[in-house]
Amino acid sequence: MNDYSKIFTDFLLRKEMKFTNSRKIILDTVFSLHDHFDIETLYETIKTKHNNVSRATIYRAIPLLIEAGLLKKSLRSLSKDKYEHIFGHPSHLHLICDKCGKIIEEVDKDVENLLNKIAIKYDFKIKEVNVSLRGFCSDCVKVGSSNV
Amino acid sequence: MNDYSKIFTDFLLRKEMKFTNSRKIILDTVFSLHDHFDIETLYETIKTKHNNVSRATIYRAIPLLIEAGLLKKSLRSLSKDKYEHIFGHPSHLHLICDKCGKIIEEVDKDVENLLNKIAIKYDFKIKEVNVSLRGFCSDCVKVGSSNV
DNA sequence: TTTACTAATGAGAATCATTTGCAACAAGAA
DNA sequence: TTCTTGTTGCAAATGATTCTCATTAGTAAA
Ligand SMILES: [Mn+2]
Ligand SMILES: [Mn+2]
Ligand SMILES: [Zn+2]
Ligand SMILES: [Zn+2]
Repeated sequence: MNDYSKIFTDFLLRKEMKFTNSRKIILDTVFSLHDHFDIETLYETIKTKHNNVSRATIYRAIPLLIEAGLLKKSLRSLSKDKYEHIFGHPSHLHLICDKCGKIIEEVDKDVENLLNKIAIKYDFKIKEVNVSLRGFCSDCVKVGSSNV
Repeated sequence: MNDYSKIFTDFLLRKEMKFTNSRKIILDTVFSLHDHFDIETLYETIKTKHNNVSRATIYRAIPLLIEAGLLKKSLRSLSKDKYEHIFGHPSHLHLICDKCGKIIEEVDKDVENLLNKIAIKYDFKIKEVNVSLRGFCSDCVKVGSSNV
């Protein structure tokens, strides 16, 4: 059993929940996608592999994966929530192009440290950090930012 | 005419759009609210103080106010976008308590500078920056973070 | 002023992502 | 095996946002 499965089974055990086949499929598919994905993409990906998992079950599994620390709702683009698995990946911020939808990732420990300091200042217990810059990527700036 | 109205009328003039009564009411109400608000709150506030402005008109005015640099979609809570007017206010980040809903604001120029440097590194033209820390505020940590 | 043109509006229907209710199902416990 | 209870798929419900379209109102020309 791989690392993320171990983490999830342990999590489910603690919650007295079952590691069902549907949850197995959802977990594995989440870790097979190496981009920021939305629920519909996840659903379609599962579907093409001939496994029948309903949207409802996916929507029900997502909060579990998040609570287990395996998945993060990391940004919003084109009015859809985008997720990414976070186990094995350093925390990072996003530069989101509003024109072409490109997403650039950047790891920056300095920003992270500053944010942690702010949290300490307020006795705030951080569960999740979100940093995103929206605008135009270099390609789209060249073309002209007159339209959206 | 006050500053924000001047900015908005100039903006509308440039876009060859009209400074209608509905837009006037929406603008004034946006600047009368000194909290982060959602569209429904804005709608209800307008409803109790003025004659009818439809939801559709509000939804249509919001992007204009944002484009004019007067308003910002600054965070998402309970699957609703929360807005705040930004004219006359320094840019700031948010600490959002997932338990009691409290929102703490913090101005941090160092974080801002670091993010600007990242944007320059990628030739990225920033239109909007969003930084938010979710978790438990000091009050809610004390009580115990076992639930939610 | 009046007229004429067009953007803007209000009301509600449509849309789209997400959630929920429920009957059928399946994993363990006994 | 039988029982208990969590889980699932389906479809209907929900809720925020967008769209359609008939009507209204702002503006410029006459
Ligand atoms: Mn990412
Ligand atoms: Mn704020
Ligand atoms: Zn781009
Ligand atoms: Zn709190």
